[in-house]
Amino acid sequence: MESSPKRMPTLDEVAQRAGVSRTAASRVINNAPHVSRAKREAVERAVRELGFVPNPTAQALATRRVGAVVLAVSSDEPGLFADPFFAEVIVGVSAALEPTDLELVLLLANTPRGRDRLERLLRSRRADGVMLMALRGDDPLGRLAEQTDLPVVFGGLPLTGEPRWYVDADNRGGARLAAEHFVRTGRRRPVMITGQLDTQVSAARERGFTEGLALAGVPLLGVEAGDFTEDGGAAAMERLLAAHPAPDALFTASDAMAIGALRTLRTHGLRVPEDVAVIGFNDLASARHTAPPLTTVHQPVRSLGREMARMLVGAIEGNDPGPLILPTRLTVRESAPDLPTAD
Amino acid sequence: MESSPKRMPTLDEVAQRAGVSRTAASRVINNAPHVSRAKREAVERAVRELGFVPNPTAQALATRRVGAVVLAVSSDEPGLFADPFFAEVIVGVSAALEPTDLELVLLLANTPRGRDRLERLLRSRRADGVMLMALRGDDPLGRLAEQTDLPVVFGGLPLTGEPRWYVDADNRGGARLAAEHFVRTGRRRPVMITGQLDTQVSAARERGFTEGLALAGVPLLGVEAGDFTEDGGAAAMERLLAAHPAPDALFTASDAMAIGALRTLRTHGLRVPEDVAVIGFNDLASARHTAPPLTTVHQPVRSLGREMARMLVGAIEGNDPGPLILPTRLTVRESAPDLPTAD
DNA sequence: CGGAGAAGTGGAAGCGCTTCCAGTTTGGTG
DNA sequence: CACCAAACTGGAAGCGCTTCCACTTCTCCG
Repeated sequence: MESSPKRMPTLDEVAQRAGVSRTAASRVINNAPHVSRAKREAVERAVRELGFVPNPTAQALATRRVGAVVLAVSSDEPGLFADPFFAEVIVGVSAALEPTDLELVLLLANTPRGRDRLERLLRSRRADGVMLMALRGDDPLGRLAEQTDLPVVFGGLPLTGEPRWYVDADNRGGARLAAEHFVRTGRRRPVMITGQLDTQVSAARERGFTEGLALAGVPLLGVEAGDFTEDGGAAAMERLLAAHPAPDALFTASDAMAIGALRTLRTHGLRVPEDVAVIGFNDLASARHTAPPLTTVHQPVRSLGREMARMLVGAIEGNDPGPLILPTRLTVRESAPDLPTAD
Repeated sequence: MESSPKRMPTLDEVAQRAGVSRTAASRVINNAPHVSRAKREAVERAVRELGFVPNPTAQALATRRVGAVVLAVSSDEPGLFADPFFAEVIVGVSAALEPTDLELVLLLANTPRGRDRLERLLRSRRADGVMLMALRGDDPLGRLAEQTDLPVVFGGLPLTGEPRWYVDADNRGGARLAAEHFVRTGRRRPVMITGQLDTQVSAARERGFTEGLALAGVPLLGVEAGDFTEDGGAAAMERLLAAHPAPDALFTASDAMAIGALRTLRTHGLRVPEDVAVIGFNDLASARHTAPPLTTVHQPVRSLGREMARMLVGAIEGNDPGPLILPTRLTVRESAPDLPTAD
């Protein structure tokens, strides 16, 4: 048993009622030229009376424009999406799409089946364009995306290759800010927790941090890889402390890992920021509520979404907007205060 | 200038190549019966060789099934969506949709234009069903949703009327748990901060809390309305303290407001939980990191999404799944510990 | 071996809209 | 008043797929 889709009025019915050809009716609803004022009004009246709304599917078939773009989040971690990060991205994307008549379809491609769907989607013309986020290093999706002739905008760079269209936060620059902050506030024994190594984000943040330190002649005491999660951060911190008992600064590639690391530091009796200053990355809402509140590199997540969507719309319309790097900045809170604290 | 959509192979081409009728080819790709083994294989080969993928738009037009459902978030507050809450809902929805071949289109209807789109969407058969979240009390969308013949599942109850299909968390029961916890731990001077008054969620939480107290004969000292935000919570707490200087327990209709209230309590020199115990609602990620960590009513947000999607799929398939209320539970942390703290 | 029912087959008519094209009007101009 | 461009107008051919329907071909059994 099926729900019975009540038949909606069609354009033909509108045309008939208005006493014009279907062609004319079509012109009116698309407000195209070449329709006399009289007919236009007749059609408009008929539309109103019948409550006609054009069938988007039929329009799509005829125009070969679907009227939708997809935001695909490809990730192995089931939880990654739950990150408020994505909610922000979506808000940005959605805002940028608002003035257009493009629908947003969301695809969480974190299971094999999901990736499959993404693949089909890419080659089936079910959307006019695609935004792709959070690719892992070896993600075959990147290549797949290149094959399709659909415009594809990347959110964040893939590990290898530089796509034609992408927008990214200035991860490297942001990490550098963190390094500079440490140096400026007198820290000389910094360690770092990275994300998964096959991640461009992580790589860029590590690189920026290292660069920043190198510029000041401060050596990086140790690095451990986390996995962008709290627990991963806590574990990495354990390993770090085992190898380097007395760091005075910690930079993590994500706030979640910083939060985990704070936990570990506490259990080891190390005070933040007195003994070790901590800087995270992302500026999650949570970062404001940790104890102590987390100094962190802020990235304009909503803008990221907005710019991705804008870029995609541009690409769909046939322009070739170049790639875009969004600035990051340091949000200073108590975990790594501005002036050197007493040691 | 338009991006040139490279022509994909059509079913006709597949049929031709396989030397069968288009009808047969169609049967094969939908694996319908009435096709001989030989032809089936021939078609499958042709599909493979041509890299054929059926055009979903054409299928939709022919079958009158779009293959997509929409999740509409209707809200006045631009920021509301950014709440990790929705990310979780989406994860749930997405998971439930995975085994089906329904796409998820997301609609943030927080601007007039957005609502307009939602309305058009509802009456234009651009989707096979709709999930509607976070209706404000007087939201005309509810009525609109009733008018359409599309199946509509509500996430959370609208303020008035009971829709045919909805899933909601047990807000009333959860709030009652909070009341009982206060009573059990010896609190006798509770106050509450609600959300916007025209919100069903807020109403249910207030009602549950009041009931819970009433059952134990404990009077509710005062109530103030917040707006589900941190700042709103802080302000409401100020007003509360102005009227009732010495509450010993605070229940808020959301974690965000609890966080704001904690701030106000601190500036007033009140200790949590010694002077006043605090319970929030939602169990956001942030709740674990407040100082002190927040006791809060946990609701199964992901399940909520999952069940909404399931219900919608059921409805689309013509079943009539009844409404569903998901259980909530109390997550006890330090802001309102289990045993009475020394006073 | 005849006949009934199941399985296989493809032609053709849509699904609802856009748009090319050929023809008809209209409005200026000199 | 003749003449040309510009503005209308609507018939008809798609867009790519599903599905009804009228047949034809097997199978199986009595």
